Amino acid sequence: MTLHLYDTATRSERAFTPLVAGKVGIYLCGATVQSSPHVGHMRSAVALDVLQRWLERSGNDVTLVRNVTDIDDKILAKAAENNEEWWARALRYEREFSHAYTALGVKYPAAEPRATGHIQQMVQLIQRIVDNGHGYEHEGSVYFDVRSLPDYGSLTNQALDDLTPATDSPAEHKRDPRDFALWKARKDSEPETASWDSPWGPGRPAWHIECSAMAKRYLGDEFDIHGGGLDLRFPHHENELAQSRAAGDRFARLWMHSAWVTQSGAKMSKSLGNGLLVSEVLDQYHPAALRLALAGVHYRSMLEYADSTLDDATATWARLSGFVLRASDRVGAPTAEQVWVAELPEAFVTAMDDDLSVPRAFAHIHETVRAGNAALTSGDDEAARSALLSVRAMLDVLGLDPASVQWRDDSSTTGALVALDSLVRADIEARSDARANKDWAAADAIRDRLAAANIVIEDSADGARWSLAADD
RNA sequence: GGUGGAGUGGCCGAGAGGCGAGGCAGCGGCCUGCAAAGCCGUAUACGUGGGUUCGAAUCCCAUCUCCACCUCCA
Repeated sequence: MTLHLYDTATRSERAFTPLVAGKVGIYLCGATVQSSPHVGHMRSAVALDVLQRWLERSGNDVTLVRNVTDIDDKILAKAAENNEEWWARALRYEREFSHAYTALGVKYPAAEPRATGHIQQMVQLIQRIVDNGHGYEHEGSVYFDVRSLPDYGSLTNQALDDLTPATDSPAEHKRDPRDFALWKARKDSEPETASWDSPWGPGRPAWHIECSAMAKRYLGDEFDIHGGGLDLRFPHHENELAQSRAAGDRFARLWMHSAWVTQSGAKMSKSLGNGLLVSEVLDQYHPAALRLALAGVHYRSMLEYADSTLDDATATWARLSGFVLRASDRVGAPTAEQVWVAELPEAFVTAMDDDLSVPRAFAHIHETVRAGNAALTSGDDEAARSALLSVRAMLDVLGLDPASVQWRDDSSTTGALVALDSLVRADIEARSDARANKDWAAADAIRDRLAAANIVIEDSADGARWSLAADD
């Protein structure tokens, strides 16, 4: 079976074939950098990151472009509210998003274009739309003429007349109330730094146009996949598609949308103010646990975020990384190269090829971990080695290989940990002697004392090992 | 009103006509001096009412509830 992906435009799963064999161009709508990233924001990034890793693992060269929208109504409004420069605010939150992506092991995109760096491309695109008869100017602003494009609404199956007309903006100068802005004439209330020259006078780009312009610049007139959160389907993606088609571009061949993170069934949202900040979550939990929680649910299913969600993910992470650690100690750690070329179990491949069915893929990972643990117990090193390689290869596809550079615990090589290790080892030896003498009281006293210092002792046939207790 | 989704065991979550995915929690056991970790076993689950079928969580009809988008949102 080859990779099949669900396409929002056709509302069905389709076999995925890149425009150019072996090369995949992906555009992902990134952040509008107006405030701090919350858990929900990370979901589409992690979902597309898994897609990228799976495509690469399947032999493709992936070019993923994830934009930063650093100029829009909200950024200007919030900056004004807080008496700060809009561009300073935008950069501050752009950095927070970058940190969050990095913390979760999301690969760097090939390009991360900012809207403000592409005003020229947007102006050119708007000009083409106007020239083609799909846009019109009114007092320095330019609007998109939705009636002029027969298949407007095709992405989300909307009939123009059924849409509730927007009530938030004056419609008298629009040909149709659903017409949307391409270019906004400068307002005196807005800072001069948020204004650029254009054929229609000074102003700034409206929302939607930046993605059309930047996708074209980096990925061409036609590209493979466009992704984003579910809420972007309409109007954002519908309008992007309309703009690009109106300008004569073919645009995206397949549309992927990731679902919400919800709390008590309701969408996590900036405007609702119920967003769990990434920084808050990472204060309490290992970033791999957060990634695991986000990636572990199918990307098109709602992910209900409850108190137990991260606790569960933490336990799962401990189980996975614990196995990798124990197995590596016993049979040696495969190299990154060996992990990369290892053959993946068929059940795993089938699941991933079926619209990235990560939950099914995970079921197979757990089964392999169980087999690996059993092999460690029974002393079957060959089976343990095979399970270790397989588990790491599968987890690597999900960006969750515990022994990868991203997640490997290198702290044991720091001075403090080396010092601690020698102290704990002395205790472990003392306890071992006590146990040999059946002096259980002394042995337990040592273990209890270490436990009080958050150090966990685990006995095994190979001797005792210690670790710091997991954060929770 | 239009459009797109969802209702699965204590919880999280797959599946989509016939061997009860997987995880967490629980219970029983193995291992252990005791633990921890690990392993084995363990559940009259599929919103409701009808229907089709030898057989339905999966198909059909009806119905209830919830969510999202149509205003900014990943």
